[in-house]
Amino acid sequence: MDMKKIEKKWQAIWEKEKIANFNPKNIDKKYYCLEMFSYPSAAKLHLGHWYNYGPTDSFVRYKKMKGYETFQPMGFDAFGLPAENYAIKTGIHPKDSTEKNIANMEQTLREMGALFDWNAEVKTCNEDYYKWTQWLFLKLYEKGLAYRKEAPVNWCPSCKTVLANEQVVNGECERCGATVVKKDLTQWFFKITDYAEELLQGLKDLDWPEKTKLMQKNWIGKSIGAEIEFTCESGDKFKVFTTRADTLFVVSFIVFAPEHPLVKKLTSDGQREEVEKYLYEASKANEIERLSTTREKTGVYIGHNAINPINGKAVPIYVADYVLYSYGTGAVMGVPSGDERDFEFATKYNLPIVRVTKGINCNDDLPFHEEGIIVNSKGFDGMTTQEGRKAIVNKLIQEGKAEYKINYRLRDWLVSRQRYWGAPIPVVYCEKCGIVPVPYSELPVRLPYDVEFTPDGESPLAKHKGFMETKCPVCGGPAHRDPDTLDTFVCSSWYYLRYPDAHNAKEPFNPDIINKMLPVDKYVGGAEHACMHLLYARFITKALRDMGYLNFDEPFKSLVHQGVILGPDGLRMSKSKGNIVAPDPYVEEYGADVLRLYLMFGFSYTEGGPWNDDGIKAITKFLDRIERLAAKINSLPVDKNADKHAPNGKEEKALLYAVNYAIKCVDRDMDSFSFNTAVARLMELLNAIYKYDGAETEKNIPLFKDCFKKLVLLLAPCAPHFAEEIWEGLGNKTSVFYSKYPECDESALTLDEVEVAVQINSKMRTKLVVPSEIDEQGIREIIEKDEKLAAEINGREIKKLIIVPKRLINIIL
RNA sequence: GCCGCUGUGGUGAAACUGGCAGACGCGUCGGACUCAAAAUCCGAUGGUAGCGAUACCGUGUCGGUUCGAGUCCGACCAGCGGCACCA
Repeated sequence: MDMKKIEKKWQAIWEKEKIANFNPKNIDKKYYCLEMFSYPSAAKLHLGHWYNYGPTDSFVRYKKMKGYETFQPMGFDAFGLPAENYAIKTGIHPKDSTEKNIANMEQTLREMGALFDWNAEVKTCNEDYYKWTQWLFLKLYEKGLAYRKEAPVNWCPSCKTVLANEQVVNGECERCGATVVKKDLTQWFFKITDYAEELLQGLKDLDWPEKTKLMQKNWIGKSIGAEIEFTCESGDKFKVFTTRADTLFVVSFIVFAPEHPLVKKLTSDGQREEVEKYLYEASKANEIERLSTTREKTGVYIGHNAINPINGKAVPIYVADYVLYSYGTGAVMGVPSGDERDFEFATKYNLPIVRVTKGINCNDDLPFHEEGIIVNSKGFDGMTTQEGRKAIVNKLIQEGKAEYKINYRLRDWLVSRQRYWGAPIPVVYCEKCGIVPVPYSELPVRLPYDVEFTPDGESPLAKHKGFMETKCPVCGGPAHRDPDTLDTFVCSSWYYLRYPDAHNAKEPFNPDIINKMLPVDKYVGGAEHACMHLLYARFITKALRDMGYLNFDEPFKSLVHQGVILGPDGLRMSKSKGNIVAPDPYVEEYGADVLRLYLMFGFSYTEGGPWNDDGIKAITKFLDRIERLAAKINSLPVDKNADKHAPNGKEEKALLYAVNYAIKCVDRDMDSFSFNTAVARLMELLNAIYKYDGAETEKNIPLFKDCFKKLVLLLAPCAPHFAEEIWEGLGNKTSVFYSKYPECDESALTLDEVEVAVQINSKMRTKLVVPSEIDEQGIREIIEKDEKLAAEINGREIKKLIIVPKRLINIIL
């Protein structure tokens, strides 16, 4: 079959019939299947795109044949750093390169033959989209979920520019090699932490991979503990956060993070010089050093002590950079016997290490951080650590020195990017009025086209006067805009809401439509988004719900991660490794259907694996066999006595069994993304039909034809162009995708006889064919009659007979 | 370091709630068709021993639970992914 020709033919027909377009009339039968949209790159579609979109499209087509009104949109995550870097390198404007890339990708995506509803296409860099991204920002600001604060950025002192994390290589600027430093800038944040608890609780009900849920759970990082107030000798008070209040008695020191405000205040004159020096060194330490756990812990005594509220003991206060100011209270109580880090620190600085927990039937060498029995804690000894924790905190609460507290590892989402190619932040800064949101009626704040990309230290927007200089919407006085743009994750945090109402010019989406179309029924994309995109999208959904725009809590009900197709060497494909495999030559040689089918058959979808094209010819062979069978079937005479042929005879029953077994399995496997086994079952069915064809008995032509027809229907989602062509050849006038998916006739699957395995003392001995509905007595009779078994049993008594119906008999002697 | 996932023939991979390990393919070997090749079709194919029926071994390693373990439990090894001092 000329694959190229039929691909063009059927793609044209599908387009003409608008088969991919969602019909709102059938919204009550909607099935919203979403694939993560693409980043418009200059390269052609790579195998990863095919692997993500091909099998998922087959899933959608399957759902369509099952009677759903499917919605499978596609779009582009079009803002972002690569286009801007490309502009700096080549002088080609990001808008131009991006639009060109998008046009290119649209073309190749169409050639895949997927049922994308292009009507609903979304491009995040278009005004009619980012206008609503800005709307979203303003809504979050109104709701108190967007705020400004100082935060460090990576700064290259030589290029005088802010660097993204991925542009920092080993602490050096990717471009010029200068040492990157941290610099504080006032930036915008979204208050995702307000939703930490709900984001955590909501995971329970999601049909997501457990692994992904666990990653989000760890990312959110809930810890339940208490804040305990210490008083300094000076009378100043501070709090520490701890999950182990049961270890309070043996605190042997306190550590402040370098940024802790009391450090400067409490440092004694004698220690001042040393502390100042330490603080300077700590501020210089770059990210890599600070993050290294193997790095030796350092710290300095500040020359001041704190009083332990539970026993009045004075303990020294240190400043050390292993304590993070951004988590908890920025101050930590040091319990060397119960915490590895504290142990290391105490050992180094000769601080007391006193046991506080005795292990229960286990090795409790220090440091010992597990639960156990409390010791060395007057009044609490003998309690379990869990009991002691409560008792100690409760006592301190009565004295007003503690409170229960929950902390989350999750940080607020920094959305400012010191970049050009993104959605401008819709806020102006007025000397008189301060921060003023741009009125909704003035959206979008347009991204100007005429900018320069020379890397001279300022972002292109900052030096664009026409953009920066504006009037205050409140007082009319002079004001300037924010030179930063929004993180592209903001754009992708709500695109699934735009698709179903993509042309709405009045609002980002119509809540009535969205509440019916969402949540997304199946979301398919890479596992690398587990903690960023997928968490941000959940947060935005919940925030919009609380503003009354949505009536559902979670955007993606069910999630699947496709695996990664690696290079033939088993490593991730990359230009630098030179192991990239392009799909185009395969499409050229074998056709889109064959490549799709091969990707479905050769890999476990969620696993992926190294690319290897050894089996791709087998797929062509499989389709050729079907084609030959179709030709044969079309040449068979029409049987006028069709009704008279009731299926009987061994061969016919076997064929009927094969067909219905295939229907049952393929249906189940397609639904659960087990594409490799679905295709295997199709191959089995084809083999069974060939076997029937080759049998010497007289053919039941209507049955033969009917089985073949069912095979084509089952195949259609996986090899859509090919199946259409065969379907048409069988005399059908409408697209195969308007046909109903075949249904399994369970009665054809019940066999009169089954083969069961027979074990003696759990060892495989033989196989027997027995009636499928046989009882224990019947089995005993068969065993007695069987010569081989009788010889094995040799007159011994059967102590126990284990029967697994239709599978196995185990004779215990 | 912590958390998680994975480990099955020469090879890609199957195995639903513990029940005939290796479905379906690739490759290899043998055969048919052919002057020959390609294509196609048929058969064999986990390992070891044996002419053979058959026997023993076999799902990373070691142990456990069970009539029965690829599947459950414990310890370890290897590969991959996530987190990175979160008190």
